[in-house]
Amino acid sequence: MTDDKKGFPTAHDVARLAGVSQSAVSRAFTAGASISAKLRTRILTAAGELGYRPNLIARSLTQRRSNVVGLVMGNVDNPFFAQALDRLSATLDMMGCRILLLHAEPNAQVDSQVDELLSYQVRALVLLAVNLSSKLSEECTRAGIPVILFNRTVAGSVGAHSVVGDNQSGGRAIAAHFLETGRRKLAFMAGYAESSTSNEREMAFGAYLAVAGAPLSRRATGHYSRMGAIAATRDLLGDPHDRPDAIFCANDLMAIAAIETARFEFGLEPGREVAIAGFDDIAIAAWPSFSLTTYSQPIDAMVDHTVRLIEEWNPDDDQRTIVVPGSLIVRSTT
Amino acid sequence: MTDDKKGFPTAHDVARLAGVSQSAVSRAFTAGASISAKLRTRILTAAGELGYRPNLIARSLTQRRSNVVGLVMGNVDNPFFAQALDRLSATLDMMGCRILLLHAEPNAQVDSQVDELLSYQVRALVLLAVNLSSKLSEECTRAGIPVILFNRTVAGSVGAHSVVGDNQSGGRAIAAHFLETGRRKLAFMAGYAESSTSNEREMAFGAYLAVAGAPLSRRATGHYSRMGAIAATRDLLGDPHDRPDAIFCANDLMAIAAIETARFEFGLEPGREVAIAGFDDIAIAAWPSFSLTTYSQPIDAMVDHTVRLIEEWNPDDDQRTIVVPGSLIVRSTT
DNA sequence: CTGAAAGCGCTTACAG
DNA sequence: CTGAAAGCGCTTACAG
Repeated sequence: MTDDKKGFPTAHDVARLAGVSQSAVSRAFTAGASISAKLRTRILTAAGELGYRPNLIARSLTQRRSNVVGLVMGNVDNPFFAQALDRLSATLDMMGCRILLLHAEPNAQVDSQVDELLSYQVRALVLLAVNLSSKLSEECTRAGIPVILFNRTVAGSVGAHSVVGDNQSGGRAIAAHFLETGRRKLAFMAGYAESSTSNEREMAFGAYLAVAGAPLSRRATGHYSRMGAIAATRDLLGDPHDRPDAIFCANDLMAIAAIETARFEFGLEPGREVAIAGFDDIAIAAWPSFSLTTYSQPIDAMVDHTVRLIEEWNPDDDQRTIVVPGSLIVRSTT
Repeated sequence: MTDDKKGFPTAHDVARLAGVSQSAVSRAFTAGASISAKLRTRILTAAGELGYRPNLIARSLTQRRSNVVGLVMGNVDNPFFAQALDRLSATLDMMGCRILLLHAEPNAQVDSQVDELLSYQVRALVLLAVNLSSKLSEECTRAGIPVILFNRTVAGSVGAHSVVGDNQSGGRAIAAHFLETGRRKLAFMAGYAESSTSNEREMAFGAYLAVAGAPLSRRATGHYSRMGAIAATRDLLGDPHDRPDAIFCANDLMAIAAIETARFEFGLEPGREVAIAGFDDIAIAAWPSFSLTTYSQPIDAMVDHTVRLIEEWNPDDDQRTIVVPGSLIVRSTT
């Protein structure tokens, strides 16, 4: 009879069929609720007959909390973030959380997306490669909602935690490696000007080189995109009389574009005629066509920290930045 | 005063501050609701002061519909699906919908995930590269919730629509192209045995070859993964005396693994000593390192159809399978 | 252990 | 145009 009504049956329908109160139905579907085994079975049977399913929207309204985590991601095109999303959704899944995914432009400031996510009463916010105003970030903290910036830090952002790779050590390690392998004219290919990750990598790289007496000689900006990286590589390699002998790219995707541009446009073999290094250690970096030297950002560890930060979040905690150590992975391009 | 209470202010708080009824507050936040401009401004001001934001959970409970689309995806590792997700979220965003993302194993049957999504009262379901029992699929239809299988069809699934690439034409086009370029010993690398896409591509490929008098001579299964494809390529190319001169791989990711295996393990140059073709036309296929011949699946068009299917969904519609035409893209590997 | 009742924060007829 | 009231489908004290 409820069958031909639009939508799903409610706890009331089940209660009527099982001859119990609606509260009992609710308890039957609540782990650890005080209800006799006999009643529960009877209710579950009735529920099965009707195809009843508790309405989670109603539940989170009454409980005033949800197990939905809001996630804003700039682009899934970079396999690093695609894999981060994959691991994040799998890990959150295991702790009973779901992801409400909002779209943003790469590197955008996502106040409006976060605003909407807050309207959905999400339990926490994870931001991948995008920015948030500190006004909104503070508002989240005040409202008791943890905000985690993944792979980004924001100076002066109040309350938002960050989980990042070790940009400092990475930048230094690449610099030291270039120097040890005899490179002297060194270049850096940046992501965005406003990207904390790109900036930190460049600072550490440049500082190490300066101290070693072989200061950074060139730089170009690849905008963290393949097209941008190709253009930047042309810029860097264009003049045969003034070429860097090593390029550190702010991420692997750009480094791979640089490898191909050097190889196919300039006839320069990476590793011999020009050294190229990246950052992230995405799966593609290990493919034999590229065999890219890089500094790793261990996604699983970063995801674990992100999830733990959500689980153990405390409104009075100070803003924290968790730096997940990576390691230099030397392959054939250096 | 409401400031130090945990959580966000409610419409009641705003009403009190603005000296109006709670209904008025609701109207002030509803497009096209009958409310005077003056009142609306007053309410919006009060709301701004308190940092009020309508609770979308409550709204969708009363309206009994939400603008959330449930999405289940097997793995984001394949750039084809990563990009589909990216386009899907951008496009749904423009029609005011958000994505609730659930994780699944690749090619899994996702009844439990769909079950949960239904509990969230999602407006529609999109399934990427996973399967659903027809029991649940029927249940969705009965409840008025559209189900769209992206890049997959299910025989006998009642009510679920499908949006797929043109596996038939693709399989035939690759076969014709192999034959035209003089290849005679042809092999197929399958995805999964249960994958409708892999099966359809193989059937069309094999049928064309059979008619042309050069029947399929070998096959291997790469499980739609890189590792699987490498193993399958070894299997196919292992015996120097009995090698296929062309391999059609059920997707680009496997084809790229095949290229690298042929090139770096067997010293066989794709395009000359062995022809390799893929399916999808992911961005990587066009990279100069691979320059892969493939049959395209136009993601944007597939996404548009998916979204339109949701928008124009009618409970009485028959199950539809929308085949989005692609085209043969000849590059250097054939 | 069980039920009646209040309440979560909204929307939406219904009066005025 | 505005407000009082019912209701969306649950959970959770409160009695018994």
